[in-house]
Amino acid sequence: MNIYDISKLAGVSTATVSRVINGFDNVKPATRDKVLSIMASQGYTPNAFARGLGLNTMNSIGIMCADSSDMYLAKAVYYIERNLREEGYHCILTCTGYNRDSQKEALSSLLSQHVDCIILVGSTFIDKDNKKNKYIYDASDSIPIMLLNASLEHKGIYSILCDDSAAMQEATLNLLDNGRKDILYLFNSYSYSAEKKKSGYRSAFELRKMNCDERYIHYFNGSSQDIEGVYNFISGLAEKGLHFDAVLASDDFLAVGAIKYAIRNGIKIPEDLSIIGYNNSVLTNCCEPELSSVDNHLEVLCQNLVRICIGTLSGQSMAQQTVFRGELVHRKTTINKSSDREE
Amino acid sequence: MNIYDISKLAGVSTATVSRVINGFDNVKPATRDKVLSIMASQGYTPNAFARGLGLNTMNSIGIMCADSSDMYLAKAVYYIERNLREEGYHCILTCTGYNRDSQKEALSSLLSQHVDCIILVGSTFIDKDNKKNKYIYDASDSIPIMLLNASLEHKGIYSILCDDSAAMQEATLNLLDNGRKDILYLFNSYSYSAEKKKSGYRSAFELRKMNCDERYIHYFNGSSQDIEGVYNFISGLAEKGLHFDAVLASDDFLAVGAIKYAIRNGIKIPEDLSIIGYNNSVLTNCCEPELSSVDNHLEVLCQNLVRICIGTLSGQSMAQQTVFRGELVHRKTTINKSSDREE
DNA sequence: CCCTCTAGTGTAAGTGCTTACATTTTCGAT
DNA sequence: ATCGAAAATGTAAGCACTTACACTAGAGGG
Repeated sequence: MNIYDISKLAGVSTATVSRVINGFDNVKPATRDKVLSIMASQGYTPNAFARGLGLNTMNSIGIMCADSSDMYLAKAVYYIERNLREEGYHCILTCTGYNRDSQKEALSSLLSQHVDCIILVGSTFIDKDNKKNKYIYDASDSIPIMLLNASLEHKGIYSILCDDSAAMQEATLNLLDNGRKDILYLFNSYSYSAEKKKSGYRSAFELRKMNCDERYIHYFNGSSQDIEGVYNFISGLAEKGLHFDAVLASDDFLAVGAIKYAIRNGIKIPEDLSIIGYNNSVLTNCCEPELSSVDNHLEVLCQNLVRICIGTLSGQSMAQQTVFRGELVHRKTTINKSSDREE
Repeated sequence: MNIYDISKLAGVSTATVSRVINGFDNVKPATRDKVLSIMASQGYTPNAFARGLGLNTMNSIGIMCADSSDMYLAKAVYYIERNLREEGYHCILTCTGYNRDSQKEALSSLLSQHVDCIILVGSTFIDKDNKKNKYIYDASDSIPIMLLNASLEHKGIYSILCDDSAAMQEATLNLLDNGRKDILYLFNSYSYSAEKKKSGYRSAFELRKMNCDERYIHYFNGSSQDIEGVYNFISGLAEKGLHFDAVLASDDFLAVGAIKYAIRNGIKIPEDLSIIGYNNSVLTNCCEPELSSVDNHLEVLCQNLVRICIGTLSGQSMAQQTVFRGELVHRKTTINKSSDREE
């Protein structure tokens, strides 16, 4: 059953059927109704491949996600997919891992599928060495590329991100202003946003005219989901004589490791150790005491990413970079004098 | 740049180029090399839509996931995508929520995309009332349907699942055999696997010739991720005078709520309260003490699902139902006398 | 040297849709 | 009734592949 069959049954030409299918308004209502009813009665659906061939698009969008099993990225994919589907697009998901070659491969695979746009989720795609990003620039010549929580200045590349630097600065300031001196900063990746977060931490000290001691900045070389590993790492630092009265982590998992450290060593939270995580994930409520964390409004980011994506595809000129503000959410692992005052 | 251009440059016909593209062996090696080198030098990729139209497939597979932001389901999607991509397929992801109508919609959308197969992730798709599953049966007439952690007997439908009933029975037996009498059973959905789990709980009592008191089986009407809600729910049960010395939960979130309940009320884990979760997710390591949980080997399930999927698509006859065994993983919220004995 | 067979290649007809352009119909204004 | 513009519809040429079938050349056997 194809458009030709329908056109014969309806006693019209294939062009008219096509017009009905595509909702053009230059069809007589009576004709439209007749065609529609015949399509319905025959259970006819236009062949997507043939449409694709004719229109050179199948309304599909590629999502390149580093690791969709990561809680945070999975949520991003979820929000993006939901918003895109409401706009009539469907998503081809590909998980690339953190390996550059497989990212390139995934990208060219998506390009060969003629997706209308590619969305990068998980910012490790971006390299400090700009030459290594060439394959992304190349892709952006043919279709728009959307970057979530990363930024790259180039025609055809759109960045939607949270100002991780400002958010981390806010978190650090909160700790400093509540009397914390020795804030252990933990991170476990060198992605675009990881660098921003770190710079936010540093700038908070600057703002308070304090010295940012680099000995408090530590890279955890492993998966942050390995809570026991994080615990051991923090214990190791303490055993080496590092004293800290706060832990600021670049994700919630690392922070949970810090909570574990405190609990097992009888350290009082938040009096003797304040802890702040990042992402404001479900984890914040899974631990006891509940974890304070920075929320970077992922859902809003994703909504706007899709908005900009759709706008671009429909030919509108869209902002190349859209930055939102994150916010520290207080729970039980921080003291919050400033907001107490406000109340 | 299309197949015609390539054929002219190579001085052969489009048929020969097509044969080279598709790796047919009835092409003279010299010809093949020439065509390949010209394709490479021109950076030519065959148009996927035209191929799709000709072959009636684009090697794409639809994943219908109830909620890919759910940790467990996200992992499933991740494993499935990874395995499928290795086989040369790409995945169209659609999240349907738990609403039947939007599931139907997603399904017909995928069918109209001419996916080769549809994989259902998140078993709430399946209804006890078989008539409501008709739309799935209908779809299975045209393409194979794969069910993860659910089961439906019908031609063209393949079920890959963990024997949740046996696994839950094992968990319950472990509690009973370690002297627990009053095992609170918590669940929060009525899906296929949820029912199986519950029956496993019940059957354990039967096996030990004990009475399974229905007052200990409780449905939490809310998202299990709402840990505070779960906490309140359990507190409420305790306040109403229900006494329990163990909690068995149908997912890890519910179990985390139980841990919270114990911690806040000074109840000793595991001496006074044993707790077992389900899914063996990262959460098990995020809480203190670490949560014992049932592992249903999601990765193995997904690998086999893809294996069966690919087999079916290549015309092989595959098992309609494949069942794996789950296993209780002991951590700090259970006493494990039996295994102590073994050591 | 001829015949047969086969490996290798070409021709051209699908595949099902879109759309520029051509044509017909409609309908209000004259 | 007549004309012209606008609305509605039809014709047919793409779009970029696949593949059944036809064909050729060369090998091998008699």
